[in-house]
Amino acid sequence: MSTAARGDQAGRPVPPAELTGHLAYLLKHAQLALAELTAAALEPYPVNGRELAVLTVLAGNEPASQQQAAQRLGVDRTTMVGLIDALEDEGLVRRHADAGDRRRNVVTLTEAGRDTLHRAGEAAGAAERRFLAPLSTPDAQRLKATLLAVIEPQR
Amino acid sequence: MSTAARGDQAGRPVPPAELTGHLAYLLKHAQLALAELTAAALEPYPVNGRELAVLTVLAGNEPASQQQAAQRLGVDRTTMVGLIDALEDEGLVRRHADAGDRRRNVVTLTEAGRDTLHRAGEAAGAAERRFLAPLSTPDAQRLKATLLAVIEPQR
DNA sequence: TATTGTTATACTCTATAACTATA
DNA sequence: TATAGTTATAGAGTATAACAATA
Repeated sequence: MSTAARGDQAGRPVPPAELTGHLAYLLKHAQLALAELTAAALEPYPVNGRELAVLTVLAGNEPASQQQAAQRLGVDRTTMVGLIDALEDEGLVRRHADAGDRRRNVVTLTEAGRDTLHRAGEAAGAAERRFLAPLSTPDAQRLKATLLAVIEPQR
Repeated sequence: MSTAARGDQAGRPVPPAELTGHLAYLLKHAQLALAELTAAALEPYPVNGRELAVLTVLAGNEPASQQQAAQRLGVDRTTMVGLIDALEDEGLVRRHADAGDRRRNVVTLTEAGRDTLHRAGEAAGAAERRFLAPLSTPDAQRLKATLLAVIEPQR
């Protein structure tokens, strides 16, 4: 492993001066850096970041159909099939045919699902706090508020 | 095309209340929304956002080898091959064997490359300004500074 | 006819391994 | 031995089309 050994991997690059003014670059690499921290933090748990988000949305909207969860998360319903499959295989959620509309699968969290949501959610939160550590608390809060403001009206 | 016709596509979802506090969600969807606007803005030009970023980095660091450009952008060198291929096919860049070290390809912009950089860069900038329109100018500047602050020290 | 979940398929982005030519 | 570029390949993530069951 010589001097330039890391050159083969992407890693997190030092932002090049030509791109530090480009929001697209900043957003992409902020997202990648946080995703990396989060992935490491979630390693002990049976979910990745996307699956944790599914658990979060399901817990906040029970009982919800697969399609409702998919819409909330902004993923395709065909993608949701695989996500629910994985969560069900881990015993974190269960599918039930909706009594009123038997085309629908209502998805509910199991006890293990709720437990994982809390513990993995805490781990992901800790990763986020580490990521935001260079900022003051008000700056960190402003960042979130600003991102939300820019996301909301775009549609 | 009925009421729920758009339900099949992801689109930009209304942020679910359970996730608006999660930075990972906010960053991801901000990035996706901006990427969508940028892609539409670049449609008339022979480059996408990634290729425009390559042109930008190359223009700021001529003469640069493929590997140097790859490191600056944070992409793998195997990925850079395809990016340069596409730019070369469009006549926007040229590869030259480095006189001093013939393993290296020095990549330079053509006239067309410089022209595309300026015009497509302006289009992408306009997309960014539209994306940031909900924010005051100081808020927009603060957003960029904050993202940079959080990206830089992570390595 | 339309909708939910599903499967099969394909496309993009990215990374790893192995090859070549040069050093 | 090591490095720059390349190729082949594989893995995520995502989307489209088509099908079965149900409405």
